[in-house]
Amino acid sequence: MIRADAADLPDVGAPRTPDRLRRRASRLLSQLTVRSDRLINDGLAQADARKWHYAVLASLQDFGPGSQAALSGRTGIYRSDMVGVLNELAERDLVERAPDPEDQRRNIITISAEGRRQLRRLDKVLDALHDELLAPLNPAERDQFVELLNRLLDHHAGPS
Amino acid sequence: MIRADAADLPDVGAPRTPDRLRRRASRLLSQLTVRSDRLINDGLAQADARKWHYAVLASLQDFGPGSQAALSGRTGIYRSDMVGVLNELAERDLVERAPDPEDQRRNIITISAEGRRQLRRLDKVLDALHDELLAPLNPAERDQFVELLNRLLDHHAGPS
DNA sequence: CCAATATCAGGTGCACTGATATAG
DNA sequence: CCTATATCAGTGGACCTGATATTG
Repeated sequence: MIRADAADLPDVGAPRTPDRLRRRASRLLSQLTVRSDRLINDGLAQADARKWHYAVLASLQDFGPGSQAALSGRTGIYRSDMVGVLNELAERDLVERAPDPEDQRRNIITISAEGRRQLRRLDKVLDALHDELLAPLNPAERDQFVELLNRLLDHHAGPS
Repeated sequence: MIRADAADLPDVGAPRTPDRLRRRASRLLSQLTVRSDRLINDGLAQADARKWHYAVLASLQDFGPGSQAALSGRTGIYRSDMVGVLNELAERDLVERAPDPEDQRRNIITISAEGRRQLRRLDKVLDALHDELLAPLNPAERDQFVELLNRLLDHHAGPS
């Protein structure tokens, strides 16, 4: 036990509680997102879906058909990964992939009737999952949490 | 067909704005965490550190020495990954790894003087980075954001 | 015999990069 | 010629699952 000097005392400029790890928003975000992603992925798996499926279907329903590059921009899914997602969605007949007559490079992706049905199902599943995710917060707090997240995201969104 | 083909009309129970992707806390969390992690990782890399380094050093400073399993529990780093992190920290002489005389299975990890210096450096770096991360929020909002995250995390913490 | 520890080897999903062929 | 698009191949780090040897 040779370590009995001032070394064990708290730092001079230390935070009020000694618990650094509970005060760093970045760490809290990472840890919560791990739990959140697991919850959502497990829940969606029960409905034979992934969160990318929902993102694409929701984007098509809310903003209409679009090229794969457009969907990429809307959803945040990389162009390289979009191919696989659309393959999975097309396999299940949830979307249709047709060449754009005006630009032969593009595919126009359209949501199908079955896709709309699936989206409604997934919305219900996600409502329940988010109720679990946000269980400790009352409605006003949930709204504010979402609002804070949106403001932060807007600030950090962009070309990079 | 109970549900006639009002297929193109908005869903009955749809959210007020058509923008589903901006209303799902799980998606906002995922996306924000990607940006946050990148910001933090890049920033810490400038100081020859990773976020795991900070987690371990902070845990040692705030809660004292401990076995690798104990550190695992405190920081959320997996036991299997802890080995590599401690190797990196020991290489830099930021921690010391000594066998526990009372239990030969355990290593007791202790933060070194150099480790404490590095922790102070990293705390400054992280202060600046979080100022950037939380830029759109005023001090009260930042506190509340952290508080909401902590409550959510507490609710979802646990054995698995 | 069973449990905990440190360690190692590997799997999986995801963000991301780079290259290619094709079309504008 | 240069750009955009869809596609493919592959990297890197993070989370997670085992298996093993050692010790309690």
